[in-house]
Amino acid sequence: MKLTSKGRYAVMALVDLARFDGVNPVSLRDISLRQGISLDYLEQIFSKLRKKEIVLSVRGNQGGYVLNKKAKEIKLTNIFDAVDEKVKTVQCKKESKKSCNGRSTKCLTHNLWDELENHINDFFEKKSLEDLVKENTERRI
Amino acid sequence: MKLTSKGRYAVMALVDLARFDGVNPVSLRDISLRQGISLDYLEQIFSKLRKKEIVLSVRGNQGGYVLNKKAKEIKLTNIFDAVDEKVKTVQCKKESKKSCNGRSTKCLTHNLWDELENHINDFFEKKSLEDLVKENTERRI
DNA sequence: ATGATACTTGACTATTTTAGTCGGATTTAT
DNA sequence: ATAAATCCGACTAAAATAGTCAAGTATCAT
Repeated sequence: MKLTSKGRYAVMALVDLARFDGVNPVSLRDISLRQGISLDYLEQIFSKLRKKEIVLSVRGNQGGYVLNKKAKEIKLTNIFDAVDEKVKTVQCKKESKKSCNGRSTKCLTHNLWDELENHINDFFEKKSLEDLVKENTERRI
Repeated sequence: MKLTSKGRYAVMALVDLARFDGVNPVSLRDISLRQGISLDYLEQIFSKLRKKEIVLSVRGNQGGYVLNKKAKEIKLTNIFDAVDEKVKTVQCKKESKKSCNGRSTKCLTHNLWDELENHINDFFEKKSLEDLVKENTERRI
């Protein structure tokens, strides 16, 4: 049960972006240097974040990215969803309910996995980018 | 963020075993048939469960496996630990605390990942095999 | 005894996922 | 013009996953 780098990087990069978000857009090059994430990889990630309208891009020289919503309104859930970092405990989501409804012998544990997914998703839905930035700046005092 | 089959199978197999645990040991062949898990793969999994003293083996004809503790005392945590299904949100656990203590720029999000790990592990520590068996038999009424 | 059943062990392998890299195109401030 | 950026798609090496396979050992039922 592990978090992939893509999901982790997406959050790291957005926290970084949120902290430097201001008059000028923030370039991926800067984020790359500060966070130690490959620039090429960041481009892939931000392409997805842009498509899900989490960030806005500014092209050309002196360009970069800007948050497209208030940090308070961007939840971990939205970020992970944007980069396809999903919580998967089981494959049989799409199967017919007959064959896997928690009653058949095969799915003795189906409810458990659902519970687990909900448990994790709760966490992701509660945390916003703002929370993360605040936690961090507070600790810095 | 996904659960691997190994972890899921381990839990499924143990719930199955717990339900049929009685006078006679339960063979992997039976579990394999009931749960639709490859016998060869189950053997690998039970080898680990045995080493962690979660199950006892009975060799030979009419042999099989038996729980080595009360179902109440076997937590999800123990099971996942036995089959190396760990909750990993980040790699830098072993790094020097200087370079990654939640203060450096790189690890703005370190605390978040720790929180997430704890959140998930809490879930695993609370659930016992007994809980799972009970939930299931109750639903069957 | 002996055959069938079942655990034990270790090596092997195909597939999938991950974590990038690479090349080139487009846009824009200076 | 040119340098700094985003954009886009294809490619790939390495790791993890989810098994399979082969050869053994132990034990029970008969």
